[in-house]
Amino acid sequence: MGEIREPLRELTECGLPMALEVMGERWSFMILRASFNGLHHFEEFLSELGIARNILSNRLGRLVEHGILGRQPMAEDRRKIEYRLTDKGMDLLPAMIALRQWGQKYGAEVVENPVLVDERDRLPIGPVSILSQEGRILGPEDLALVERANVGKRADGSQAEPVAPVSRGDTAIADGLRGAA
Amino acid sequence: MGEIREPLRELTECGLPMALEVMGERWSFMILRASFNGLHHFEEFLSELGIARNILSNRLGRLVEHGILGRQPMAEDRRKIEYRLTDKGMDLLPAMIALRQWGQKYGAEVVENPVLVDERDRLPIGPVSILSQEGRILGPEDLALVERANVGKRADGSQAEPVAPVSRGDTAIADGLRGAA
DNA sequence: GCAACTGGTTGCATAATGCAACTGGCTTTT
DNA sequence: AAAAGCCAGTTGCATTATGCAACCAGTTGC
Repeated sequence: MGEIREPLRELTECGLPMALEVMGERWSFMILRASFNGLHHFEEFLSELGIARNILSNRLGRLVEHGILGRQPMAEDRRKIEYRLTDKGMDLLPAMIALRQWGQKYGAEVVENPVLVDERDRLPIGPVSILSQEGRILGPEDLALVERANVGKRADGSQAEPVAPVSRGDTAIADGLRGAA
Repeated sequence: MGEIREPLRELTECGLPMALEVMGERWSFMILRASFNGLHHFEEFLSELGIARNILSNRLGRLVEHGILGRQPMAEDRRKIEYRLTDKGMDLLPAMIALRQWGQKYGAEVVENPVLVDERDRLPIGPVSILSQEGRILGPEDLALVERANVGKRADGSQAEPVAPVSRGDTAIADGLRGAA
């Protein structure tokens, strides 16, 4: 089982290649989803996903290796092994859900059941979004690529300073009414 | 070039399998990133990514086929063909950036250059986030999976009604001070 | 016309994936 | 304590994807 494959141009100065090293493989995201959906055992993944036995074994091994899944034999039945998402694995949720939503948007008649909802009001979640540091929702036109040295330098020459970025748990939205009409 | 491969369990009632059908292949995301970064031509992708010629040809073909890239010969030099992200392709940005950020977070010494910034203040963007319909930033604990029929039914029995969801361009953040101390 | 450029394709080697059958540790049944 | 069954994983073999190098066709510049 050689590791000879070229490591996807790691030099390319961004985290994508590293992320794809693990998650770019067929089934990785499906296993992640299944895991998030509450599956924890080999045979569960096997029958739920319809993946080949040896591949599942291999993928689970790699996911564990990369710290995305934790693996431990269960106390009451030591034949059974429990795979569980680590924090590192949980951090893949935005990527997974973004992909999912994209597939849903363009994927003809996908009905989504069960539905992923906000625990608080049990309504479907909104779209996974790119945010500015202050939490504005950004679209493709709002993005730019600048040299590391020029970060914060505005067109008018003034220098923007970083603010305390938003983070999870923040009430994110709305200093004004939104969209709608 | 058979299409015999099992279509990744499409039945699984969510958009992921469909999304992975195209983007789950090696190089797809790297090509997307390159395309977003301003590359538009075969030879550019070739030398920038270090991908094999035939594979690049194949991947570009598939991405075009799936409407993620547009393809057209250029007017002034009809040897040259221009590949350009479609809106459908642009909609993959959150997924791509989320993956990238994840890779960055866990990928040792990745320095990211050039840096992806908010056009407005030219500061680095924040993390790609899962939002509720009203724009609250949600973490894994805030998520639940419920049967389609039970959407909106809260634990106390009351029924939540959908609100106008947030959308791009919205000022998203903050009705209270954030994190920090 | 001829060389060079651009975007392919083809042939062949290697790696990844899939299927089916088998192993090895553990648990339950008898 | 055998026997049978379950769970996770491995092995052998076929198919598919990927990579490398060489070749091809339409354009362009000279």
